[in-house]
Amino acid sequence: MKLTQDFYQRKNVVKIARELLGKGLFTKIDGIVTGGIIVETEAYSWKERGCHAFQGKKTKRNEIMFQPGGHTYIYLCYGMHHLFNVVTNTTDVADAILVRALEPTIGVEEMQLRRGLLKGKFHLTSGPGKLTKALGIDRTFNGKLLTENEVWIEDLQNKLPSTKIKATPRIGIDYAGEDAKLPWRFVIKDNEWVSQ
DNA sequence: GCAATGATTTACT
DNA sequence: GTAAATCATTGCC
Repeated sequence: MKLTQDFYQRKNVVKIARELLGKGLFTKIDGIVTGGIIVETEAYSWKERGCHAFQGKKTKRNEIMFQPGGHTYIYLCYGMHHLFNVVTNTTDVADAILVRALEPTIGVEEMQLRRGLLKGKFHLTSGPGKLTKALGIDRTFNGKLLTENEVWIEDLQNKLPSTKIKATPRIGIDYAGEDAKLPWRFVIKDNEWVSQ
């Protein structure tokens, strides 16, 4: 069952980030479906320094975050990695969720092909740059709707007890000062596919 | 441990 | 208009 825009358009981005754990993220490219279970997310809000749209600053790059929830926000980082975000909240409220890691379930062989030769078993989608490459996501997916058939998120009816969810500070945003300490990163406890 | 790599933004002329 | 600095990382040394 695919999640509708109502799910993304609620106001509490941190709550949505937590609820995305255990849901399924999939892409369909050239008729091939690839994807898996979300095991790691991070929440970003325009109210704090970790976000590209801090204090509502709108640029050509982040303007998609000002769209209503349910859109994707993809951008290139470090010159070589695409990062996949889900836009949440309503128009002109720039909140988003970064999906950092998946547990592969569908199209594993195709994903291995896209990633090239791998040394370890758990390297396929255990990181934000890795999962976009495995799913074939690039900049052309920026601004797509998650209610359509190229990229979407499904409720897999997995029951995930709150004891399995762990909140930690976010990764790689030391420049955000005090805001870097916010416990807005969510992972599934004891899951092997969570990033380092 | 650290180089690779490029779109984007900011700070200048 | 042009140039330099920045970056929500990865993989190979």
